Amino acid sequence: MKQAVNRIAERKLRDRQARRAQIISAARRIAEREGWSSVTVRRLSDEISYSQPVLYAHFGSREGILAAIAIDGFQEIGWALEKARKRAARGNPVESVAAAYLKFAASSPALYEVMFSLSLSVPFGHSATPPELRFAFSQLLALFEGASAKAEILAELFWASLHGIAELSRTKRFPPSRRKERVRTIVELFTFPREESARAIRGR
Amino acid sequence: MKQAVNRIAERKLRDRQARRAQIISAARRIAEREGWSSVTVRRLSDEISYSQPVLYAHFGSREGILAAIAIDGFQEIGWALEKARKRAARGNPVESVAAAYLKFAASSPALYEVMFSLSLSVPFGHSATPPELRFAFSQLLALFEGASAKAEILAELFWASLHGIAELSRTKRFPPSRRKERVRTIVELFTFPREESARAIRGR
DNA sequence: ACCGATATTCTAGCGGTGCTATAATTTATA
DNA sequence: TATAAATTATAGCACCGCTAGAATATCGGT
Repeated sequence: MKQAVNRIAERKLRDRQARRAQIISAARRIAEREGWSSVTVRRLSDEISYSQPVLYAHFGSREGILAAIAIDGFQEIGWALEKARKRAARGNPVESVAAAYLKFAASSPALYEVMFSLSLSVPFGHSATPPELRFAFSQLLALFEGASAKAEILAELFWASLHGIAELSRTKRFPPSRRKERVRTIVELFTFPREESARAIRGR
Repeated sequence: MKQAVNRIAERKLRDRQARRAQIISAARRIAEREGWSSVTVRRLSDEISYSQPVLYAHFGSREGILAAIAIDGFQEIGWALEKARKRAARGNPVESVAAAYLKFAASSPALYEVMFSLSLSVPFGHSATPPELRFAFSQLLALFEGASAKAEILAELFWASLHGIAELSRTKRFPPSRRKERVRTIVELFTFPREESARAIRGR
């Protein structure tokens, strides 16, 4: 009997997770094609052929769905950055990571949008910060660790720069024409002027 | 008769503009206090004691109201940056402008949010780009003109960096603790490594 | 094989949203 | 002051996020 109970419980869990994945998948698909305003609870319940309350059993609210997708997004960009950083260990990791970051943002604009549209309930440094977010940031931090005393600041600023480029490109403030030159220049800025050398030049 | 007609038309125009200003003012006030989701057409029509269709006569849609406010925002940040740049003509204009930009974003978070939440219907460079947006960007461009061959790229990247810092701060991704050091470091990055010197260091 | 209990799912509806066709009213003109 | 024109309000549509309570399906024990 215990065996049967376990197997049933496991199946239920699998079903639950499968349905959860279906919801998230449908939401992402609709968002990339028609924008987040088209991602309504009714529409999602239609897509998965369940009634609305089922969605609320899974996520609690529409915002809960977006939050879950945002977390997935940070997981995925973290993996992409890690891959880029490790692959370019001999070349210029800063360049490789910058390209990977902007490629991620450009190829999944709706996903990228939702990752930053919800303001965190709690500051980033806080213990409640999702590990996926920490992991992604740690890939940026790794680029500067050891090379400078202010690795954390540099990582933050590199993130800010990439995020700014991504966001201003997504909302059409930046013309696509200068894309490559933008990446090249931001990489230059963050590659060489490490603390010591930069100060030395300035004669401080 | 003609005189009377003109005076009446003028009064009507004044009334129209005054009401328009009322709507925008109410929307900004509500947004800063309670967020943009609380800015509903019904709520605004209550605030100005007119029925809903009056708002549609003015702006066409809710999004039209937000767009008008965004334009105002770009006008205002343009003025703030111009002031900062001119005031610091002898000091470091880059530093002064960076501080002014971030101060603007931090002190009117809802206004700043709406300025970038609507994606432009048309690329930035386009002739249909609102002059207020051009004016604001021209203040950033002025910081690098003459100093480098790629002034436009540098201005774009400086804008991206400041926007990234503003946005990641607003959504609590950046702890406020390192605020000053962030500004100092980004200013360093964009102040000294002008093209020639930077390349020289690298021995190209 | 059936019953009672538990878990799951659906129906139906609430209060709210952006938006608008049409009616009512005010305003200006002759 | 009567008529034409501009302005404003009423009332309603289709949709939204969300949920209480009814209906259904699933489970465990006999």
